[in-house]
Amino acid sequence: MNIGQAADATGVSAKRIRYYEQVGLLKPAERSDAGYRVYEAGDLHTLHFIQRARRLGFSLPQVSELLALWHDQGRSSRNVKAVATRHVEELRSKIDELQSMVDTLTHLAKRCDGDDRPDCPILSDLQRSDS
Amino acid sequence: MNIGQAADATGVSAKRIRYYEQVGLLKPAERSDAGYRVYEAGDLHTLHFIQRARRLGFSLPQVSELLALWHDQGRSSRNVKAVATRHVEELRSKIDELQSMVDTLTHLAKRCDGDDRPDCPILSDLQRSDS
DNA sequence: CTTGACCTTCCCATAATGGGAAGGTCTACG
DNA sequence: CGTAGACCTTCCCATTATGGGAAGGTCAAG
Repeated sequence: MNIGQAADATGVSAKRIRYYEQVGLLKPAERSDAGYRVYEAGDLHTLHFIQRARRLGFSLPQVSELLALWHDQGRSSRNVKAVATRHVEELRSKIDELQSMVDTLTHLAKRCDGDDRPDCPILSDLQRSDS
Repeated sequence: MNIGQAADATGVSAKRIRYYEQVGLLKPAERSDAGYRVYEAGDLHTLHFIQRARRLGFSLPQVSELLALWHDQGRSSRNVKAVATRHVEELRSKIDELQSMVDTLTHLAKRCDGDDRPDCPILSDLQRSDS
């Protein structure tokens, strides 16, 4: 199976597959005589795993950790949970940050008439000299 | 006032000030005989504006729009509000995305014992063949 | 005049892709 | 057999907004 077929089968673009190999997330693929990368069922399994982890927002280094744990039969679920928990905390903190932006902006937008006149509390707030 | 003082006064690093000038967010600063950038009170005002807009999550192109509106005495608050509203929608959509990651992960983590045994629903989910 | 704290420009790195060029390969069809 | 078109390869560039750091000029104080 060539890279294009692996891409179609997993939803991971050929570009990404090559990149993952380059940064060490995937072991170098076998090559055909012509130098084409060749993939097996096991490789697709790994690509699916990476794809799902990425969809859950894990960074590539985190995905790398998860892959290592996945392959380690002697792992402790404690370690897996730790990676996930740390990530959830990062996500929550990012959400809080974005939410506070939303709160501020909706507050300001509510006070903005949004008509032809130039007066607007959004701009007034942005030009505030304090803070 | 030199760039370092402007940076101290506004909380915008000298690096960032130069970058903002480079990408056209700030008009090129006046220069001293020695080629040093020289800033006035009005420039600090603009830097403060940019700083606050960035803290609210606006991208540099969006900040650029806001600056243009700010400088435009004949603006309609409608246009300002539109920029803010569009941004809020982007933020909300990002929040939803992150929140659904959090939901999935907390659901999985709750079921993970987090002890010395290797079994873990987090990994089981990631290796799922479907989806 | 020297030292240290400034300033300048220029280049590199970040994260995780996508785009695209130049060139080799494979397959199917006439 | 030859060729077109769909693959594949590697390599380089671009994205976003910022920081780090080098090499070299400037300024103020002692």
